[in-house]
Amino acid sequence: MDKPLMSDGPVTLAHVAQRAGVSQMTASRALNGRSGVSAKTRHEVVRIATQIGYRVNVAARKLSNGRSRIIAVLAPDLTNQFIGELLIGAGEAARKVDYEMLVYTLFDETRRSHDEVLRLLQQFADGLIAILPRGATDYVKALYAASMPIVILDHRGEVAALPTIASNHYEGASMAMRHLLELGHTRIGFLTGPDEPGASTERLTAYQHVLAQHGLRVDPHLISAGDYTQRGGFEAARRLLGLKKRPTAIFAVNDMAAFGALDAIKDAGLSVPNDVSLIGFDDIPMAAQTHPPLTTIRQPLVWMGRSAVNTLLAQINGIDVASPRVTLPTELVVRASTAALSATGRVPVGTRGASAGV
Amino acid sequence: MDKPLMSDGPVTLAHVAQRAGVSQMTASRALNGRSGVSAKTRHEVVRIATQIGYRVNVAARKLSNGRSRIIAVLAPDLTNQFIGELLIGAGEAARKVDYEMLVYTLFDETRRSHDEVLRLLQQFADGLIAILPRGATDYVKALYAASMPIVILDHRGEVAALPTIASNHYEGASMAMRHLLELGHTRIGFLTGPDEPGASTERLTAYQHVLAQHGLRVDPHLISAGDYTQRGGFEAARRLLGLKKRPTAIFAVNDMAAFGALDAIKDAGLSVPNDVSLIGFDDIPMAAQTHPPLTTIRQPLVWMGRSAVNTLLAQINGIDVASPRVTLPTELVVRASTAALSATGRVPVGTRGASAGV
DNA sequence: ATGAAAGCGCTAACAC
DNA sequence: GTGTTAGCGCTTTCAT
Repeated sequence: MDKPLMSDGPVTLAHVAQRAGVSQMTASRALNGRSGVSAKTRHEVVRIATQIGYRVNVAARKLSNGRSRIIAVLAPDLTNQFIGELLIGAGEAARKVDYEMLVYTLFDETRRSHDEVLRLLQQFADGLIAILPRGATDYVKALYAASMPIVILDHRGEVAALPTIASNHYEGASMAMRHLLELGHTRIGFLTGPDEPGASTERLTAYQHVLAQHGLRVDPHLISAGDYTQRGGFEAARRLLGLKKRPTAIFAVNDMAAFGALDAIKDAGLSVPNDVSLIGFDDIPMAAQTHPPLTTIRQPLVWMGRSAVNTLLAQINGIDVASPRVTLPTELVVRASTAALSATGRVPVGTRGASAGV
Repeated sequence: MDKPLMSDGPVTLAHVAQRAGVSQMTASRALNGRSGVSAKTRHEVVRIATQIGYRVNVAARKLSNGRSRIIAVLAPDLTNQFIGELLIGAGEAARKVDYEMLVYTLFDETRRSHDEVLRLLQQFADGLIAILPRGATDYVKALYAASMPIVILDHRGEVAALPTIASNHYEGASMAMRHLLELGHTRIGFLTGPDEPGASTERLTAYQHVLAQHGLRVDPHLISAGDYTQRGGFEAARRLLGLKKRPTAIFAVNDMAAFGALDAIKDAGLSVPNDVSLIGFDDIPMAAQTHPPLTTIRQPLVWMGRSAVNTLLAQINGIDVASPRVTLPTELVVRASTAALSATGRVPVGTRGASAGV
């Protein structure tokens, strides 16, 4: 029985120590790369551990010294690609440095107090990455009270002293607008998200500012209320298309809304980008899969997740993070849903503005 | 200091016992609803525990008696709604019976051996629900070897003796075909998924069988290869639409592929359902958000997740599960992407088949 | 009905 | 450089 694999219970440190003819402590030190072990002993211990398939017991380690090398992620929803991408970045970063990542999901129906959840997570994880649901100001309070390293990922405004990772919504939205403007569009519709402080309103603000900066009037009729969903984007876009003077371009607050808008535009018998240019925000994987593929503003989701892990790890290891607020850059991804106004054929170059309308 | 909340370390059982003036064991018994405690004592212990905010330490409990009341879910991917819905069902079911659910995600890049992952999960969880990536036969082997309660959710064929939860793909696909047939369609295209044993091929088989059962020829040209993705569905549908005699209805192997087909149909200047009827499979949330909303076959994803938890819990509690293989029923969800052939206007009633073709 | 002792697997602290 | 002891928070077993 050289490999007591699944034979008689899991392989423990005691087994390793015994085989190596050393004490548990020496074995522990050797395996954890601590000093105070001769190179020869260390090598032997490691060899044996590998041979018999030893793996530390995280529960025991957590109980003993408070460290499990596990980080927990609190996620509000697992049915959207946005969060999925964030998780990919976090997970890969964690595993790269020999940590594990576990995801805890929030559900509406099963009531757990915030405090309860955080305590559970603290019992097995060394730190927490929190992706908060919209408008969860109460959760933020619980986060403050928790005595555990925490990083907030993709925050929604209200967060104060906790380290946060986010991307630059204002800048991203500005880029989107400049892109459209450069293509010659001046009647640009905006599909909003929820009307509360956060990414959605930051993007709307940029929309208004850039328009103003270019000496263009911000027409309230061109701002159509949506809610981050495809259905919401569809309805909001449809309203815009029903306008006497419909926009020649639409900027959707996020990709999902843009997908809805795409449906609405095609449904109206119009073509993207020939009749209407469309730009989204986020660059979730699906954005590259529509037809035409969506021009959008990329949030570096994977990078954000990675960054959250690194910030968290710094905290866990007691390294004082210089700036607890990381803002990552966005990027314009030009695909096929936007085109120059002149290409629409509806408004010949040089006549711009003269013959607009349905 | 009545509530030693975050003051000096977490509240332990010892604190509760001390306050109640009983031994730890009595406190433990009282809190766990075990016998051997007088009603009065029990009540008092519970009162105090609640008051000072006691919560068992899962790491300690796991170490002590092997039970954490946590179930782990192994998920191959967190960027798709299908899995998200499965997880909702599982999570809610678990929390309803006072278990917690934690999700462990697989990533391509960070190599962990299957064995390694399972051992980690076993160290903190009481059981595992495995949602396997496609073609992961090697994972199944590791699952067999693992000494922990396991349930496979949404299996892909090859699974043998392990308990599994799945829905009836063959029946669902048959329903889809019958629906189309009842609407008068006879030229029905099929958008396939990956060509390997599993849901995709089961659905294809049903497509072929039902056609044959109705005395219709299975035209290989109407079977177009896709891959479960939107892009794949788009390309596959486009090929179908380019046929001399294009189908009047398309059955997509899953909803994502149907979304791609929707794009392709609209792109060809055709209308759904007026020119082409379209039906998907799965009924992920997005299916209700497209325009037109997608007719599809619902897999009871939430129910499947719930069922997996219940089956797992039975195993954990040593109850011998009668049938370790649960197959849940699918359901036809008629929305707006399918319509009677006569309504297409291309083939007048009574003349069916006479003037088909582009 | 209640309690004391021992131990789950590990590591911090202190020996030697 | 290595070993011993104690203890993390809990529950088992075996008293009483």
